[in-house]
Amino acid sequence: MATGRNHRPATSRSRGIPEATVARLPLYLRALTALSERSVPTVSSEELASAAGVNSAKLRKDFSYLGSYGTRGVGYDVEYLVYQISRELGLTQDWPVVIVGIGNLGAALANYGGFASRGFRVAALIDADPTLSGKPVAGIPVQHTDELEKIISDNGVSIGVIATPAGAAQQVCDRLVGAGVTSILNFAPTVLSVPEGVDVRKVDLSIELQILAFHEQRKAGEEPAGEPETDTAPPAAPPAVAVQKRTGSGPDGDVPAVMPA
Amino acid sequence: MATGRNHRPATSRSRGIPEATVARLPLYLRALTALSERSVPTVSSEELASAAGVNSAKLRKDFSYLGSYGTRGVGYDVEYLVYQISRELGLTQDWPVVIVGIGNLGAALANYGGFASRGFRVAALIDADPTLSGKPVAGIPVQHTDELEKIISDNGVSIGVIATPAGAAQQVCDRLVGAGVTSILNFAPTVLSVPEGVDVRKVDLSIELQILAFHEQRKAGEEPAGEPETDTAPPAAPPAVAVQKRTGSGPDGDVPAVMPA
DNA sequence: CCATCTTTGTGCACGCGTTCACAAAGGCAT
DNA sequence: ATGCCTTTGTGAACGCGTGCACAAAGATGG
Repeated sequence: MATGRNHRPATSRSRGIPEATVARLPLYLRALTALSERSVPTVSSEELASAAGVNSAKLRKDFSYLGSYGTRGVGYDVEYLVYQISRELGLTQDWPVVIVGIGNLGAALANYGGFASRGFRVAALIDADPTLSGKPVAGIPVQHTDELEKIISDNGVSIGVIATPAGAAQQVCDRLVGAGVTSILNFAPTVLSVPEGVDVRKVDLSIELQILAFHEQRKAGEEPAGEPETDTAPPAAPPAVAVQKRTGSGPDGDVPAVMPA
Repeated sequence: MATGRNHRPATSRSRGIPEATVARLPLYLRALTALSERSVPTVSSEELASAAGVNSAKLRKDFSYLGSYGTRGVGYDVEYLVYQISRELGLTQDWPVVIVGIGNLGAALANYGGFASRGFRVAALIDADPTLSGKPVAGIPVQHTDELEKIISDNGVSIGVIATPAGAAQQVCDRLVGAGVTSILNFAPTVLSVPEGVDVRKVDLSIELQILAFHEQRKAGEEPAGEPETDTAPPAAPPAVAVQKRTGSGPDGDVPAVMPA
């Protein structure tokens, strides 16, 4: 964009950190924090990469985007790197977040320790159920949705977490954005549409499971035969323009009716 | 590996579906299911792409890996596509899963509707806390970790969900794998090491938040000044080879204050 | 039966991310 | 001080994923 396609901005760092690198920085930070707690002074790219579960070359390239920290022949200073990455990620400042939708998941999130630590602070819990209002969850009283805009505004919240049912997610999202939130972490199984400039990250348990199921199925299909087996007896009928909508579920051993209701 | 690098296996489909495509199939499936419930017979790539929040060309290319479903000039048959994608993802069969670690998060997962529907069935809840044993969560009695291997074996479980504290995750993982689980969905903030052939997918709230914080910081840094501001007063000192190891470990919880100075 | 119009399926090019492999840089021993 | 040894930082090649743009396919109306 602004930087064009510069591989490396000459002297200074920062401007163009690739997304993939940003996504790994928290991993490095976690590994480094663990080392820091054990008072390990320095670490090599090989060791750290191993701890973070990545390739060492990748790690070095990632760090090269931040700048030339690290000493050749020695490695990286743990404490210094912790600070630099924290700073780059914006964790040296306090980020108030709100959680909307205090059901099972929302409550679990509120109780999750990972939120409170590392620069994030649960500023408020919000739910549409009036019977929840005032009740404390994880030591924080739940507030009603009516207060949403005021809460966002008063606390200067820019990050919102949506843990509502799918049906309410877009509406909540719109209100959050309208109130000034520019980053959203969405746990509801819905595609959120937001104006430009607003970041949305999605956490979807169902999708993750389905991806696992795909690989699981592929493994199961290859293991027994040990043969490529180009086609596993295609049971399905061709598209056929005029097919009856509800495929009777006859020819297929199992119930295809994937949808519950 | 086994498949080499075939772009598309000539006539037949299936073998080489790109990971990125697999990751989107659940999205399409969800959108299609919604259409199906509204009894919409056919849908164009444009409409469906919009509903799934992706580019229409990408969607068409994704579907082309599955085969040539769809009718030119018309679009895709919703019901048929639902079935095909479900089949490709392995959702036409029943996948028993176990959830290990029934804390706040584990309980939320057990209650999560998305699990029960769409081919997944919570076969068991497992926790190390003996006081939980027998207590029902989401209608399913919690069983003790001692039973883990037997549960996996008896139910033919191949997918495990880890919702334990970080410290226990690797150990639980090893036991799951040892008992025959080959796909793991990990909610614990740890890098799991598993033998080859075992798939691990990670869901990490803390990482997602940190990524959002990064972008949020970048947005905040560009908006007010409107100037790149090449360096925000670098408070840091160079790595400095010979620093004292333990920098006053006092402020551990809050300010990193890791400046060797 | 033919013309037209819609929508799919995909060849192609581009850019990002990953990995290899190595030169440069610095500590350390002698 | 000098040479060796370790480890970083990165140039370059490769492969994957994305998006454009268009030809092929088929439905639809006359």
